[in-house]
Amino acid sequence: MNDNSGELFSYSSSSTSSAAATTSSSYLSLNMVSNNNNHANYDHVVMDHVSPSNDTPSRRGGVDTTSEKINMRRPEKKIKKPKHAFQTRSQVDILDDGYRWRKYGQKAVKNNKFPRNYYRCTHQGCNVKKQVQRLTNDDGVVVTTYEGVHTHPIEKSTDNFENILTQMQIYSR
DNA sequence: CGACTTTGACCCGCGC
DNA sequence: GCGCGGGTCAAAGTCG
Repeated sequence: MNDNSGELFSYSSSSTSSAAATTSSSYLSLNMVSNNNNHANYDHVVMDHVSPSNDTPSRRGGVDTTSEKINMRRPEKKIKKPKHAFQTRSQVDILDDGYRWRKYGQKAVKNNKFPRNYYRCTHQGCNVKKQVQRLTNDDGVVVTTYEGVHTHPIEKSTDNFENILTQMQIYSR
């Protein structure tokens, strides 16, 4: 199974790999097509596999107000989940990738004027997380970081981002 | 009524 | 050892 420890997939910006090139191309096309209602002005997409240092400290920032102890913050081993950052040029922060996300937090980043939004997949058993952040330099660029892999079919019939994600998963195997 | 967003508080890791 | 920054949770509120 996902035995990809570290890099999930290598994305060559040199466009040497036909697979990578195809993927990015499809992504652009799909986005434009699927977002025909909202501005959808995606201009550029940059895929970047984020550092192997993804660790998931497993520290539940749980607000155990009343609990005096409860130090059982997931003694499990560091489950290194694959983290992928997508840089998309769009006017909207929320990209419709077909999955249903629930916002669970918002934090202001020091180096950015715009706050960072944290989303989590609402599907049961699917702990895929994603964080969206807008660049302070270019307010038209949105960086979406995905953490984890969806293990369930998509809800919406949109074949946009989901396609790419699926392909990525396939390539990573 | 259900699902989702908002917002403040809490916790942890790391740097100094 | 302390402080900062980042990440998460939970209660209340909002919307369809």
